[in-house]
Amino acid sequence: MVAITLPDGSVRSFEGPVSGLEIAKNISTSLGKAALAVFVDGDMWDLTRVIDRDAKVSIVTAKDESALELLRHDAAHIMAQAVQELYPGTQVTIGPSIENGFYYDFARDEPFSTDDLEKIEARMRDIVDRKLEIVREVWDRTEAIAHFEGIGEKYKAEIIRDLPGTETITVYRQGDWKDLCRGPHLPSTDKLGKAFKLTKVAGAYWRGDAKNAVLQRIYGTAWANQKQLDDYLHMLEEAEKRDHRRLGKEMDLFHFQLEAQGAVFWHPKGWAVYRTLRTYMRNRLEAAGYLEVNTPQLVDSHLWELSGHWANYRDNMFVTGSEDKTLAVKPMNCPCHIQIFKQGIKSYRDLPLRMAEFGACHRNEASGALHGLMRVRAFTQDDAHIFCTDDQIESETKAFCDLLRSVYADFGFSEIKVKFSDRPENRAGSDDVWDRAEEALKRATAAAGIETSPNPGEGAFYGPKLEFVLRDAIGRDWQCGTLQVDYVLPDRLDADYVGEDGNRHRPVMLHRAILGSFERFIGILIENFAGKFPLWLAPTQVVVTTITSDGDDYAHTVAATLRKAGLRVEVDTRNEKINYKVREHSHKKVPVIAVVGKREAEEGKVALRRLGGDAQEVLALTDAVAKLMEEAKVPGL
RNA sequence: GCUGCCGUAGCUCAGUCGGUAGAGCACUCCCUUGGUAAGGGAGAGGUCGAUGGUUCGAAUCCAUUCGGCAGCACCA
Repeated sequence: MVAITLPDGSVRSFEGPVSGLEIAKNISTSLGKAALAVFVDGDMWDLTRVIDRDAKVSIVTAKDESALELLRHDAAHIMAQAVQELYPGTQVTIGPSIENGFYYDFARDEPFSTDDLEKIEARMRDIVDRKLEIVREVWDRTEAIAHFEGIGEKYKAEIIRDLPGTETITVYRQGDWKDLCRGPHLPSTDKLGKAFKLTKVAGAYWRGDAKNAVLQRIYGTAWANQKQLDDYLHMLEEAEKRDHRRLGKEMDLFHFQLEAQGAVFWHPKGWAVYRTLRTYMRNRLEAAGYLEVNTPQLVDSHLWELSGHWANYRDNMFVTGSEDKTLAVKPMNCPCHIQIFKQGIKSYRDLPLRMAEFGACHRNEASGALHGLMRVRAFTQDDAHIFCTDDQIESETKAFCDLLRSVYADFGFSEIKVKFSDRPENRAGSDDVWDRAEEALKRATAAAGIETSPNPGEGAFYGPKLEFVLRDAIGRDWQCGTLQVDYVLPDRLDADYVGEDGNRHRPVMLHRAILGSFERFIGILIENFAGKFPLWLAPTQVVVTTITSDGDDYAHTVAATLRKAGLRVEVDTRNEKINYKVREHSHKKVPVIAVVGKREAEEGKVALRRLGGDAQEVLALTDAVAKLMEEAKVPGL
């Protein structure tokens, strides 16, 4: 007897071992048809796999979120079969489901072309139409190795060899095509449907290690139905339209050129956004009790040796020299901040000491890593280091998290996730110190009421960190803020303060940033707003434009008045029709167009037109100034 | 850095089989003074990423190199 407990709590008994499919059919004929897989005590199983013990069971259908994962994994297998049918001699390696889709890595000397993708996709549809049954088989380990070696699948054989001896070796067969796989899978290839598309081909290292052979990875996306696929492809188009590199060019914000790879040439408009953001941050930090400092760009390698950067990151630092000294352009601000902390004698009364710097840093990123404003070699962090006692970690963490949330809210970011990154393989400091730091950070997050997800091994070399991830307007996640607990650098660089007891103590150092870097954050803002910045951030806030040249003088008066009120204003008195000028400034994403014609000039008014709308609001100039000034106020001022 | 793809006017792109380069937008000038998303005309603008090779002749074919893009690796 096997007792099966269903999600609603009801129990069904079966004479003997029973498959998920049989259970589904037993519940209803329609469920039997819709069933794709089955959860057995929390693990997803193939529908036909026999359950020979009492278990909690739920049937997976296309409606379930987990069905997508299954579907995508099947898509990967079907793609692999298609590839091997079309290109004999190609070896398969691994092919998992991923967010929004799947990929499979192949070993083949000749690269796949975009034309190949179309052929492969067509063959996949063919395999779907064949309605091949997908069968799970348990194989003997040595036989499996012999089989895959026999057919020239070296990578598969290697995977089996590296599996722990206790692991059950399962092979999935669809038609006469077989693949080593943990499963589970759909019952047959037609269950995949046709809502999939191969998207790109790229190189990828075997087992993700740059020392290994480069395989060819084919990416695809797969969904439960055509509508979902169309929506997803539409989202990709939307993201492309918002690409900050494209908008940066269109809006004349910045450019890059080869003489300064990975460094931004900020144009007047882009720099206006940058300066506004910096003013905003400066105000928020000052209000939160931070003291702003500024430290050198070029620092003797001696200091980097002491700090541990030389040992851990020398390859990514720009190094130069003068006379007999080796100097490095700073990749971080922390060692310099410790030097300021060490000037004079600090008392426990000085703590917590919150030292902020909009620190310009350089890191020699690999050329392939550079990506517009998002990944650059020269950038400026909204960096600060909080020197404090162990006891103060909790309250400082809480205060920081509150500040961070409030800052993000000012840009409209409300959905924030936090990752907890613990000790990495390459690190400074003893395990005892790391235990202490991780414990302290855990306690502080708990005290601040923050939920975190683990991010093992991703901490900084000197301490564990929280990573704050925000979600943008089209659902993409960006990691921006960070908070790191560091017992290592104060020790290595010999920082201390005099405690209540009159003895010297080491302070703890909290490294923290909210925006991360101004460059990257502006890139995120551009994409989030699709270039349509809120008024306070917009590079040009108002364009005053005329209908005929009669209004030119008045237009300049209006502009001067608005400028006096602190607004960023342009005047357009070109000999063009108003339609033309409205269209052009709308394309440039200027939030407010102030139109002045004969009527406005005579009455001392302006007609305001907002980006995205076609309504006009005719106001007395003084009212318009007051209104726009209020709307353009930098938050937190 | 690795793999693949791509480099033609300021921008977006066309250019067949190898025969010496084209469009739209932007720009300049002229006409037009027009009330809320493109008024008309004319003109200027290019060592076809760079170097080398094949050829009577190269934007086009080959090699090298630089850069861009996508993914991988990296991201203190």
